[in-house]
Amino acid sequence: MAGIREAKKRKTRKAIIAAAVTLFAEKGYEKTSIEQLARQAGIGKSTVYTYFASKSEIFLAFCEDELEFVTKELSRQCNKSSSLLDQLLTLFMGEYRFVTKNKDFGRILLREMIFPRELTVEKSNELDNRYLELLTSMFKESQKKGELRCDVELLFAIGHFYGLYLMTMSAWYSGRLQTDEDVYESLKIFFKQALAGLAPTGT
Amino acid sequence: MAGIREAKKRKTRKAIIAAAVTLFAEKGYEKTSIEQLARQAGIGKSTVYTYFASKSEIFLAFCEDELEFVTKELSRQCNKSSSLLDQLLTLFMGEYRFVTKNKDFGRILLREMIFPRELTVEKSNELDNRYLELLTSMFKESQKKGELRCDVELLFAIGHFYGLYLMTMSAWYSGRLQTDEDVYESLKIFFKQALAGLAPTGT
DNA sequence: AGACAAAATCGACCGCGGTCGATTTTGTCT
DNA sequence: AGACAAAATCGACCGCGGTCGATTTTGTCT
Repeated sequence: MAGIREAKKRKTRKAIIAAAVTLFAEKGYEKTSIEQLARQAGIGKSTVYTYFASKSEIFLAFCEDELEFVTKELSRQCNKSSSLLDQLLTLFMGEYRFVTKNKDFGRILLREMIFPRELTVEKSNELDNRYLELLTSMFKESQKKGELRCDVELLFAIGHFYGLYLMTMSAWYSGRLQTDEDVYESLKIFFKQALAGLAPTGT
Repeated sequence: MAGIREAKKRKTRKAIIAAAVTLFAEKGYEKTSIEQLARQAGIGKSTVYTYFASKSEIFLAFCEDELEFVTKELSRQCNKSSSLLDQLLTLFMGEYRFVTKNKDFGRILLREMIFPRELTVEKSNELDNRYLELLTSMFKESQKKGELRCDVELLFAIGHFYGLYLMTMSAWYSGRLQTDEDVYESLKIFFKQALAGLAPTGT
């Protein structure tokens, strides 16, 4: 009869995440208590901790589903035939729109993903890696097309653009950028700089 | 007799920050309770909230002193005559060492500074601006020396490098970079890429 | 079927960040 | 000096994330 328990566990886990989807959307992450989450999932509060070590772990599990969907959607949107710059702009603008659809949600996600605690490092890296795959294939194509130097390590090229995206997100959260237009322009300037280089030409 | 109250307020405020300096260093931010902070400062717990709106505000006030010192120290270390690359490496390595001297401390600082909440946006921008001044003068010099394109907006040039620094910090917090050496090499690669550009030369 | 260990469940509880309202202190005005 | 409003202070309290230990459920082995 092995596997029965496993199945039930998976079901309860799903129930908690489903409760999270409902309640986080309804009242936000911070205002949803573990108690409410548990009640919605039909279990006791402390049972939740058999499945997740902390509230933020529930948050990341919740994000996993959402991110998976978004990533797929975005990779679909990125027209393989357009320029690297355009592809990157499409990708990161999509990411930005998703992340900031709800300001608080995005902040928590970014904080946990970019500066994870020991508790969440593992989960956060897992989510990162999905992203990396997508970008790696995009960048390899660009190298073939001659839009990107071939003598740069792919990881550092990807990291470069991702860093610029982070800077832009930070500027948005600090209020230095306000509209979607601002964000788009900022990304565009940064990405162009990255491609062209900041040193004077011929140096 | 005006000003008496003001003076006392300033004194109490100082006392709270002093308590923070002691206790945060002793047991870390998260493990220091407001109650302890208050007792150390010789006031009641709820009185703390006359001076600071939240625990993280105390944290940022605490950082202000520290950061001021570090920033000055760093600007002193950056030899004006060395190359932009070297200056940036010195500056950001110093920043990195300061921020990660205590891992938890650094994480909280970065989270609040890079993705601030409405509560802390103002303070966070204030601290940012100090930094910006320092970098602005450094970059202007570099433009004069012909190390940096003159047709880029200074803010975007600074943001560019800062973004790469952020990416590196994120990689450190994710465990992708481990030693000081790793961090140094990562920054160097990123900064060189930024200067040289990622597009093939002659495009 | 019954014994037994391992895992799951949950009520009671802890400590903390933060709030509220009653009380005290302070500066000003007559 | 005394009245008075504004600001400061603080004890009591709230709700939450998380823990602990006693109890129940589950799968396995004889």
